[in-house]
Amino acid sequence: MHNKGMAYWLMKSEPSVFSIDDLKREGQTCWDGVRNYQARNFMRDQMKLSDRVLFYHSNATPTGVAGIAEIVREAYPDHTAFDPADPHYDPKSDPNAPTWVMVDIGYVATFPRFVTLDEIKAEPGLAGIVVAQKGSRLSVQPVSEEHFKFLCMLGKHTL
DNA sequence: GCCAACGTTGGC
DNA sequence: GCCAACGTTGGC
Repeated sequence: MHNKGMAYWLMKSEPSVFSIDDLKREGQTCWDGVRNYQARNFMRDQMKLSDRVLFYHSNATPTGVAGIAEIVREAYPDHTAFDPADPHYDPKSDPNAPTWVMVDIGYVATFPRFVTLDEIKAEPGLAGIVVAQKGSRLSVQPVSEEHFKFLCMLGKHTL
């Protein structure tokens, strides 16, 4: 279903931890561990079912967009914040009023052609995209429809 | 592995 | 409420 208000996102993952191949194998996953308020607010307030996500490989060689995912479950409490044994444990997050949320994403496609960050930076059609901005560390970012489609084209992905 | 850029924490 | 210290992200 193609809803009119569909939004587009970019989400970063270190492929040594969780790659597009892992997502493909598992089909879907919960996006836990986000501990940045701006990223959380995007997930909590704006992400809707079937929104599209550019799956970005960070801290890798090369870095860049590896494929596409979609939102399959809207924001709900990130239970890893309540678990003292979890690396993302946050003692200040109250189970009765959780500080942190997560969404579930599902696999859509792997780009036939990986689009590197160098290419993104060099491409006039992607001018202003958040991921190419200096010092941009946001792990969850909004992407315009135009930029999303442009990246799909560069990735040889048929929409 | 380095380190610039950035977000968060906590003393005052 | 300021801001120095600290921890993390993520490109390189």
